[in-house]
Amino acid sequence: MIGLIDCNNFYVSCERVFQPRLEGLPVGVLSNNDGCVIARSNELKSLGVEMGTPAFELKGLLRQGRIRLLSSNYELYGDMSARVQAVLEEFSAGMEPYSIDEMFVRFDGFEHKQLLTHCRELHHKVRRFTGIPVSVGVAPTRTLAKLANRAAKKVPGYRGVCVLSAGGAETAGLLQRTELGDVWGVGRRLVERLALMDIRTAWDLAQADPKAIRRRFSVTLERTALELRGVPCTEMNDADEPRQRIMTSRSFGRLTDNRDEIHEALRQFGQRGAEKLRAQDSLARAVYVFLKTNRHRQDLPQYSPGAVVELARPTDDSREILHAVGQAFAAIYRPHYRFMKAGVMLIDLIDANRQQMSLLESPQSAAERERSEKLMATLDALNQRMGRGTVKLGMPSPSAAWHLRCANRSPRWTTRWRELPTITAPREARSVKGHPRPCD
DNA sequence: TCTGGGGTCCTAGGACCC
DNA sequence: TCTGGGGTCCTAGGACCC
Repeated sequence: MIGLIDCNNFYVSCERVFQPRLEGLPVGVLSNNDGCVIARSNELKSLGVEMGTPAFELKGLLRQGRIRLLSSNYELYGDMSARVQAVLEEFSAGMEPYSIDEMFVRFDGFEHKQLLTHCRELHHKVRRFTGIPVSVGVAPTRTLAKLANRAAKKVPGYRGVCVLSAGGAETAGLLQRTELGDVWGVGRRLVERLALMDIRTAWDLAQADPKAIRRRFSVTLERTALELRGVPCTEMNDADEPRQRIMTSRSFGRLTDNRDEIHEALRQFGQRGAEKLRAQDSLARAVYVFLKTNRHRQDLPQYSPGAVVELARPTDDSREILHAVGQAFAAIYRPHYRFMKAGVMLIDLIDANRQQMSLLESPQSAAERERSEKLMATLDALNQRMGRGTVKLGMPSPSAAWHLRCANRSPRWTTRWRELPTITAPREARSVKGHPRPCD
């Protein structure tokens, strides 16, 4: 059986662990640059605030003091996620993180009742040990586990834990009540196309002929249909596979047409990408750079180019990657356009330990390679110990447009000594304080 | 004024080969 | 007049996910 553990309103829950006064209030967490809402407490959802709502549309509510909006604090969320995972590992033989707030786990050799008890305990302990509330869905396939998880969250009777068996009456009832769009892997487009075939619920899709689904749609949807019947079609990935692409991009704090400023932002993205590349022990064979103007500003000319530059050899050396970034940028930059976003994608990745030199690649001496490795390792070690961006290649640029806005970020309580909470306990009340620092 | 930042997988179609 | 067919590799783009 496969379990899906989903942290409820994860970012908001992380904030509430350290700021209990947010409990019971409508709270939202904003994307980078305080752009739009990416996490909502139940109270905020009840006010009708949708996922992705731009922050400026909520100014009224904010001014009236009816809602709270926080900047995102990814360092905190990442650390809390690791804590949740650590607890899960004690309850399962195999755990696979699916996203920052969802983890698949494997449960083998349980009977139904036993499994329910086991999951209730897990549900309780995660909350107890980390402060994060979770929902637990268990079923024979991942797609059904997703469905079970949704039920665990929405149907009060389940009290956060739902264990489904394939072919049971409970499963059938749930499938019949589930709209297609709520099935994992079925998006808006597919809902439209399936409606033409009179397939409207999860049950309808499960009953459809898988071969016909494959013919008219794709093998992906066929697998989804089979999984809804309880036939597993996706494997658990225990070994965490390295990423096949590494993307680093950001919206700027304001529109800019300044060539140097944009170039510097891209250099920073390139360096960050190279760090991620080295962390997963891969080499890149090419670099893709893109720019975007603001498509919401129809009054301004639009231009959103991108370019790929191949590297002379597969590499994880920031300097070579930045050189390619510079070339790509020079090829696509045009003055008089005001750009809103830019990014660097490292593509065509290979395993650093299984590098095969092609005849077309320019050779690198052993000494050169060793120097490069040492330099990069030192760079990474310093940045890890002293905080991201402590050592950078190139010139510092303190006032650039691409510095993030994050007006209201909570302290990184669990990962920075200087931001550790201090607790005072006077007679009348207790309070928790931290020392927020500007974004960096 | 103000609208995120990542990823994955699949398919169709063109280029090229024998 | 009649002008093959099967295979692989690559890329762009679509669709989906959180």
